[in-house]
Amino acid sequence: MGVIERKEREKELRSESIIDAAERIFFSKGFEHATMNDVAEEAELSKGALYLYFHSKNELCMAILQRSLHILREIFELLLNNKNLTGIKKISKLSKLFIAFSKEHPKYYTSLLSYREHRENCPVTGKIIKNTIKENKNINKIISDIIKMGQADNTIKKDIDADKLSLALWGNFTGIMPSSILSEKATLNFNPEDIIKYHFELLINAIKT
Amino acid sequence: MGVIERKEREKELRSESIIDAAERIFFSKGFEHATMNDVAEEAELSKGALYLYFHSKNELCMAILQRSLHILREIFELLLNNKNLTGIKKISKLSKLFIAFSKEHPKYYTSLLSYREHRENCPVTGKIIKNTIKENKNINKIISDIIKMGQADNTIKKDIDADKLSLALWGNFTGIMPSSILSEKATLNFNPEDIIKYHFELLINAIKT
DNA sequence: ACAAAATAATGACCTTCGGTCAGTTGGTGA
DNA sequence: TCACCAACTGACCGAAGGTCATTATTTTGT
Repeated sequence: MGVIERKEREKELRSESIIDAAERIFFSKGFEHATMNDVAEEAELSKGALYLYFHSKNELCMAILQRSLHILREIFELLLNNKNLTGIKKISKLSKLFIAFSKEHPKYYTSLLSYREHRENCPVTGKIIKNTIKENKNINKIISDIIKMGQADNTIKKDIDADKLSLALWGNFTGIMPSSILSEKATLNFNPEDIIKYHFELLINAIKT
Repeated sequence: MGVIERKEREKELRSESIIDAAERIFFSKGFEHATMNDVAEEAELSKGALYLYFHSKNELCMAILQRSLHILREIFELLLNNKNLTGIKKISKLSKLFIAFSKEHPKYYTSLLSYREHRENCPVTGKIIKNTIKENKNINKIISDIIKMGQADNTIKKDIDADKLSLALWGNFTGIMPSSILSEKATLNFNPEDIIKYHFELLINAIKT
């Protein structure tokens, strides 16, 4: 009598396929201009059905955002577990991974930037929010662990505060890049990559032994 | 026959008073939940009249955002013109000013964070957008100038790229802070201030002579 | 095998809100 | 006094997020 289990699996699949559809719609039309009807049509469901799986348009967005964080976490985990690099080299590599992610998954990356916008309009309870927060935690933990590894292998100064630095690096990713993109055409002829690379270089000089 | 001039002044005043009203409404209800009718009522005008002064709700938001940037620019200008501090001390002071601003004008600060959100839904032409971009430029210019002054007075390394560093610092302001606020309750017991201070300390170590 | 119960899904409908525009008001200048 | 014009009004429109009574489908008990 695996009926319940099967139904649960199917429900999960439905849910994922709705997120798939939402991604296609949101990423092509933009969140503002995409409608729930669009998503419903793309998911081959009625609009009402969407609301059996997600409480609101914003929550659906958070589900996509969660995927972004998940992808990033996996990338960073690989880096963390890489045995061939010293701690400081890993931090250096981190900036390249940031940039690579934003290039390979520009839409996922952009979704990260609207965290606040959607988060504010979601109920605090709920699996999606909790998972998103968890992924966020995980990422900070990984970066922090990398720094600590650097301190263990003596490539990063012992007096560096790993947790604070990890938050700072993560903050840069969602701050420098977009802020550079913003002024990109308007002000200077630097691209965001240069800025983030440069910033990492400076920080690396400050923390290396 | 100063009628035309007077009318122009009055129009300008009206426009400002609409922004005043919008601030009160948006800041108290939040942008999403505030309606143009709310703003119209607060401004003691009809909804239609608002659209004689601003093309859209988003543009009205950009007008508020412009005020935020203006305030910040004035703060930074004071710092730039301070004759009693060396360049490197000014950079150090900059982080304190960032934090002070976000504390004294939390709503203005928050408005900065939704730049992208509103910008994307505004026509590229128009005085407001142009002014906003200009303020943005100005701020980056000021920070960059401060760094150059530090290089002139030999408190900052000559090989530092002032323009890149300026963008990095500015990006941190709109990246680290909110990202820290985000995870504030969820993950760690650091407050955003600590993170931004710490980050500045590291950078200052990397750039000072 | 069949009906009752439970679950999934539908789509017409509701409400709200950004934005419009034909019409009104009131100051201006001749 | 009156024609004119800019400022302003507010009823109205269309779009879109969200709801819910109804229908369809699957499961369960006998």
